[in-house]
Amino acid sequence: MDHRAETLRAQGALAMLRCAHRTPGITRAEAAARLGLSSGSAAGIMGRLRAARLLAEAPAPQTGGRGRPTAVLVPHPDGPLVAVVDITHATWTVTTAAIGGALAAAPVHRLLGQPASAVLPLVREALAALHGPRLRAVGVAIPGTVHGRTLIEATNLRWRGVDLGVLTSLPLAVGNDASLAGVAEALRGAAQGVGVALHLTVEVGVGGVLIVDGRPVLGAAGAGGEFGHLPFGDPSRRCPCGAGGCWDLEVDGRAMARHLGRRAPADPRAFAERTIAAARDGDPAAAAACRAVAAALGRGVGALINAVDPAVVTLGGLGVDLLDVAGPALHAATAEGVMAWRRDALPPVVPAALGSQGPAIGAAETAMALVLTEAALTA
Amino acid sequence: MDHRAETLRAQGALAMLRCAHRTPGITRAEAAARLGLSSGSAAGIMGRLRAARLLAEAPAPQTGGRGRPTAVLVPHPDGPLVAVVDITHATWTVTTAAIGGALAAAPVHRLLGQPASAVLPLVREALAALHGPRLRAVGVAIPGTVHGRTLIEATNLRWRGVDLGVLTSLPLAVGNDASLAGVAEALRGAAQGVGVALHLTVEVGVGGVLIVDGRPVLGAAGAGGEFGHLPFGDPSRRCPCGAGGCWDLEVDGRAMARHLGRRAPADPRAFAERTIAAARDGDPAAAAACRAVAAALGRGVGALINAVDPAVVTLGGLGVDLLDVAGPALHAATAEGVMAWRRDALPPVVPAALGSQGPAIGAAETAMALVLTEAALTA
DNA sequence: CCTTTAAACTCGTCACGCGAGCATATTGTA
DNA sequence: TACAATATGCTCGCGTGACGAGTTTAAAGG
Repeated sequence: MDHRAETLRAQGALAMLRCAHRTPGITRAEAAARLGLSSGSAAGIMGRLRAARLLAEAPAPQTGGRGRPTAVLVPHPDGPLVAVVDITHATWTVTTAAIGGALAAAPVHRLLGQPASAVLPLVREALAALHGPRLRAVGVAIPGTVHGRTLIEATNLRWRGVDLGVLTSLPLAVGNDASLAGVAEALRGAAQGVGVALHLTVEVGVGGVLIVDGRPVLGAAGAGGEFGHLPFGDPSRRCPCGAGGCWDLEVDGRAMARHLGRRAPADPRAFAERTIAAARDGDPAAAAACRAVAAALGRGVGALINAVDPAVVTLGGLGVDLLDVAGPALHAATAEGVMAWRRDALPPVVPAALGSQGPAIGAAETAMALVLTEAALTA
Repeated sequence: MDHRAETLRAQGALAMLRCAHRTPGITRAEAAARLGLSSGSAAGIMGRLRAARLLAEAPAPQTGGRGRPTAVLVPHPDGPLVAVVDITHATWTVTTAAIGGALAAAPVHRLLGQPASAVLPLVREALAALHGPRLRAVGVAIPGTVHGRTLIEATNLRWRGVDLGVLTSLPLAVGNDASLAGVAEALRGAAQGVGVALHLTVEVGVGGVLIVDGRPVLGAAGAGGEFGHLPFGDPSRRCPCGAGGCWDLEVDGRAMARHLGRRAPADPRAFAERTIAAARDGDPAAAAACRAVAAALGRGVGALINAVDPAVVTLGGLGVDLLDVAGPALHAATAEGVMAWRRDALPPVVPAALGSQGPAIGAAETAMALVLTEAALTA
């Protein structure tokens, strides 16, 4: 509710900055046209952004056409950076991203069942090594339920109730990996430019996020997107989350094992990969298990289409493989799960484009959103 | 993506206008303080808004304190209006709302099983009678699935595939009654000032909406919020929507009749009212049916809390009565349906505050949102 | 009747975007 | 090689809207 002149005055520069971030490699002339700015205004804004060490310009690749060449907008060499912490079930990585979203290369560290108390000090140290005037915010992606800055529970990591606020004193955004992958798909992946997109990542269980106009809908404390704990499954089956009938239990390696008459696997993710590989190699039982799981996934996708009316659905993680080996079963179940009137105009259900980079890219975007505000310009 | 001076220049006035709309009866001094405006700026803005015939000022009730009295912001007598069409299963009403959200009184017309082809010309006529320079937009609330401006299906009305765009040539917003009631609760009712609120209305089936920062999350074409068609129920039970296992079938008069061993009622809404009345009068079978339905409602509420993480849940329609006659069963089922870590900090589940006015108020707000843009100021 | 208080009004200043006109860099053609 | 065509950047005067300081106004209190 702040409408003072200070805030309003920065709007033009902020819009240019966000445009350069969202569309890396855009030229100044193109950006000005998109924002409806005159060339004079664009000159003024770029002058201020360069003076503020936020953006710079580089010679554009020749277009071959006539006319004075324009310049591409690039992040300023002294411009703001965000740090990205990407924690998976087996690894952790700390890297940085600049305006434009490009992630710097960084070493991948093994994690292997270590407790949070062993890993977080190392992460904190890696973040401290990046500290400096350019670093403005930190984004963390983690495979578990997140509430504010707290990791409620990460089953794969066997971490519980971990406060991630201790990692840094900078502005911090913590997010569930599946949700952040959805943010990434909407901004840089398969759902770019779509007004309302639903993303689902299947790993062990299923999570995701609804994206509206590029912003994630994650609820009061960022704990939304736990679609795997909607009771789309058998109500008599208890879920480790404490509820019953969770969709989670129907769509991953645990479900595949049940369909194959096997014991619950210790590593459901690895079991699912093996089953999918077997299905690809022609094993009929594995293929049937994949179809059954794909159908359970598709059924839930249909239900969520009813509830949130997305223009596109992106599937990540095992969802990519399930689309590949059991696409027809998945799509058929989706069609059966939606209200009848939708069946002749279903939103496309497509594989995610960013693969395992999704969570890190989403964390970078979320952290950068904290930076690209008028406060960042004044500072 | 438009950041031209024209657009930016109106921002201060627009903020003041929206503030006056959102908070009827607010004083100029209070509004200026909220927006962070100096008294000089407020004077300038109010001068322009008065000249544009958008807002006026009226003497404020005396505060008893010292100092020069301020004025309350009121809608200009020649200011913009929106028309509201409220269609229920049994009635239709056409009225108007001004800035501030107050609905004018209007006659209620019976509907009684008439087809859309009989009713819509009357509605169109009633809207035409309101036409004039003050009328800027129309909002329609209707009990059925809405996709863009088309009513896909309204089971109660027995209307299908009706294009409501024919009602007017003005800007038009069509919405599902349950979703619009949620909009109303968030802006004027039990969820005011809450960042993320979930509203559910139970009538025949259950619908609703998620509200984030005062804006409804309704998907790509406004067809979201059909939470009743999430498969939280018995998968073997077919739903008229074409899918199976819909939650709709577990939470209304149809479900109560099943629990009582009765045939499916012709009017599930009336049957539910009778059953609830009987439960209030001490009928143990009716009370048990109410508890069973309340539990099915509560279970789904818990599931949706997992998925969208609302700060508050408002229940409208029969939900108000179920909270009254079977609140403990409902709350217990909610607690059982959420992930265990949530159980000691569940969001409040409260009755809606606006009753049967909800859809109309929501339609007025949605239509007014079309008007309170910079385009409306320049015109 | 004067003081205190809170808010409205007045006016000079400043920042930003606009638009017009000019300058510049590239391609295409004579 | 020179010049036209084209697209873009740069400069400058103008208008708008918010700010802030100072002044005025309308109430309550003594």
